[in-house]
Amino acid sequence: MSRQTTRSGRPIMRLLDVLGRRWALRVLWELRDERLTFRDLRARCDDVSPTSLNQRLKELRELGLVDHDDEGFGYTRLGRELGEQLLALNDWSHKWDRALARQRNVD
Amino acid sequence: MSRQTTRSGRPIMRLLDVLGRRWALRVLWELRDERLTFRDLRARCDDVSPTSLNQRLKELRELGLVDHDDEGFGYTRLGRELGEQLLALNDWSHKWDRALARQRNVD
DNA sequence: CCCTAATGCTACACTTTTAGTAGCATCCAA
DNA sequence: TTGGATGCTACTAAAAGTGTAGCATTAGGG
Repeated sequence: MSRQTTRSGRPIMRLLDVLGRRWALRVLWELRDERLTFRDLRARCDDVSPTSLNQRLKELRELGLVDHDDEGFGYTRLGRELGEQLLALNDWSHKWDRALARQRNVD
Repeated sequence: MSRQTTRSGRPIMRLLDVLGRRWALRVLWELRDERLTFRDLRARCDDVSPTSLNQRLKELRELGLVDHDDEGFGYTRLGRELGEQLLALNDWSHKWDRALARQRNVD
């Protein structure tokens, strides 16, 4: 059990814990449009090591966010809702990026 | 430079990269209500090691999400916007938790 | 001044996690 | 029955994170 693994039952903690592992957010992000095979998903994630990818997928499946069928890996119904929050994050990230650039110009 | 560090300039990638590091999301979460000293923040994060906390804070400051003044660490204006997305995530996490529990009862 | 307490943070030895590469086992169509 | 694609494991090395101690600075009282 990892150091960070929360003892608290609070859902947000469980969520932050798992999403805070390497490649977890990225994996969810890459699944936003379509289901992907293990190998395709790996390619989209800058060729993350299969060890890590497999580990993350296992965790995300245990959390009921991702599942696997003959089309490959993809969102569950719940996972899709989370994916939509990531889309919102994407929108915001552009604003953030511009603000950051502006800020650097001032310095 | 970490393995995951994205070469792409896409803001969402930079964001997912940093937020996907250990304790990053949790730190942002714990700052949602008030500014906290290094030590208080550490205590709220299950006594994360100061090494890690300092590293995360450094990264979050470089991204313009967190800053530090005589009241301690807290959100920047941009950071607050991100914090609000985490609040939305918190709301969702309860629904997710219930759905997961229901699902386990069926199994 | 000196003492105390709180602050942010570093040092360092240790453990856990992740990376990188190779390749296995299974399935399915040709 | 073989060729290609699949999910995934094994293994070693590297990187990140942990845990504990404690340093340097600052602010306030006595």
